[in-house]
Order: sequence, then C-alpha cells, then structure tokens
Amino acid sequence: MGLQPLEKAKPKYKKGLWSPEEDNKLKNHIVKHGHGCWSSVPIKAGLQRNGKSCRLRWINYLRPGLKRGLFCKQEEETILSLHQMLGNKWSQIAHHLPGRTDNEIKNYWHSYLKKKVTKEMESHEQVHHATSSSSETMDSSSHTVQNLATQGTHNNYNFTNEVACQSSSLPKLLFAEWLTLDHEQCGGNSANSYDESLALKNGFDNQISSFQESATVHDTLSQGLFGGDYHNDSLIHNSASEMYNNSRLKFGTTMEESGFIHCMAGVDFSGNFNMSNDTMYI
DNA sequence: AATCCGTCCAACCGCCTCGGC
DNA sequence: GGCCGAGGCGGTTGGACGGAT
Repeated sequence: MGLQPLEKAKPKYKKGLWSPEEDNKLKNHIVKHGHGCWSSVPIKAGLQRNGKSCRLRWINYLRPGLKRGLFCKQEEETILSLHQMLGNKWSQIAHHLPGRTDNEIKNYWHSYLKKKVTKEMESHEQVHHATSSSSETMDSSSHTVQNLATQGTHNNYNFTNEVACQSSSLPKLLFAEWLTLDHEQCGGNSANSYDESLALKNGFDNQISSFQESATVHDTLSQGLFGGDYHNDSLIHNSASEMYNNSRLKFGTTMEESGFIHCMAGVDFSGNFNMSNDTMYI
C-alpha cells in the first residue's frame, strides 16, 4: 500500500483551534519579519499549519488594532447600509469598519442582522398585504409599486428605511416607492402624484440631512474610537449625498438585473455616469 | 444532574483572480 | 496562451457554550 507513485507527499498540517503557543509563535514571527510569502510563514515560524491558516489567524485574531466585543449601533447601521448597497461583499464592508474583520461581520450578519432584516421584511409584507386587500381600486402601476417594494425589501435591506427609522418624524420611504413615484410623475398620471413625489423627495432631502448628522457622529466616533483610521475611509469622506447617489446607482443596477430597468425611465441620476460591468464611472 | 437544543464564532474549504514563468 | 502557486474571498462546518427542560 502506501503512497501512489504519482501522488505528492502532502505535509501533515495541524487543524482546529490555535493554541496560545502557536499564536505567540506566529505573532512573534510576523512582528519581527513580516509575513512576506504566507506559505513560508509556518515553516519559518515553526508551525505545523499551512500558510492559509496562518494568514487567517493573523487577519482575524492576531492582527494589531482589532476590535473585539459587541458591535455598536453605528457599526450595525453601517453594516446594514453597506450590505444593502454591496451585498455579501464582506471584505469591502470590513474596509469601512476599522478593527473589524470580514469574518466577524459575516458572522454577525448571519447570527443577528439577517434575522433583524427578515423581521422587518415580514412586517413590511404584512403592511403591504393589508393595504392591497383593503384597496380594490389599485391600478396596475400601483401593483408595480408593490412588486418593486417587495423586490427591494426582499433582496436588500432598505438603506433609506434605516435612515428614516432614526428620525421618527419622517415617513418611511422605500427606494422603489420613491423611484416609482418619480416615474409616475414623468408619465404625468396625476397631479397628486407630482405633489406626493415632491413631498417625499423633500422628506428624503431631510433624511439626507439626518444622515449627514449621523455621518458626523460617525466621523467623531471614528476619530475617537478607531484611532483615526477612518481618515482614509472613502465612506466617511463621501458626503451623505454621494452615498445616496451611489446607493441609487447601485439600486439602478439591481433593477436592471432584475428586469425592472424599464421602471427607471425619467429617474434623475444626479449627474453623468457610465455603467460598465457593474462599475460606475461618474 | 443530565440531556437537549439553539446560538455563536473560529476555522476550514472551495472557488476565483492575479501574477510569474 | 497555458500552467501553477499564492492570495483573497464568501460559504459552510463543527465545536464550545449557555439556556431550557
């Protein structure tokens, strides 16, 4: 028996939890020499692990500047809004949360935020269901509003909704609803729709102001709690309106992917841009 | 006290991309 | 252009833990 002639003898790597001794070896090695080529790290550090495992351990646990413990409200909101815009791009989301790892954020999402979002969606659906069953005069375009809203809340946590929730005096506004209202305004379906969309847009402008305040708080937090790492952070440096524009553009992409691009007619994208392979060039 | 069950989180796995040859 | 190795990423797994029964 034994090894097949052509089979490479694979080194036996240790798996499972890391011991404090292993942590020390890895940390000392990287502090002294840097990681360089990860595949050579375990050899040089005297570890029975593979390079990938060392890299993961360093990034997720040993790296300096990691924040441990509970996520604060601000971090939670950042994750929710970024997840709404980016989807499961955990590493990109992690870039906006200094001291947090993609793995940590991913775990937090699956164990807590996902449930929270699902709950919100269900409550939204109940409201929509109640509205549709009580209204017999709903026309086809209103159905589109409903479908879009459901799509929006199903696939992505609603960023604007989260912002609106922070300001109790503002109405909750779904992107899809706002967009469709805009669309209806363009089609000139009714004078009321124009007034409503204006009112809603004004409401959204207020929400942006609200978010700007929130971003300011975030900035302060970032300087205080995160040791100024956020100064290089594009999310924080972007104005709230930029974030809003980006989220709108992303939403447009989502709409296109979902076959709803026809609903985007007449939507003001607040500037010129090109779309290529889901990348926006403004 | 023992067992069951759900949750959390560290770590693994597989896939993809990129760069060097 | 194809191959290979390294690095990076997201999905999944499995063990530890705590609460419920």
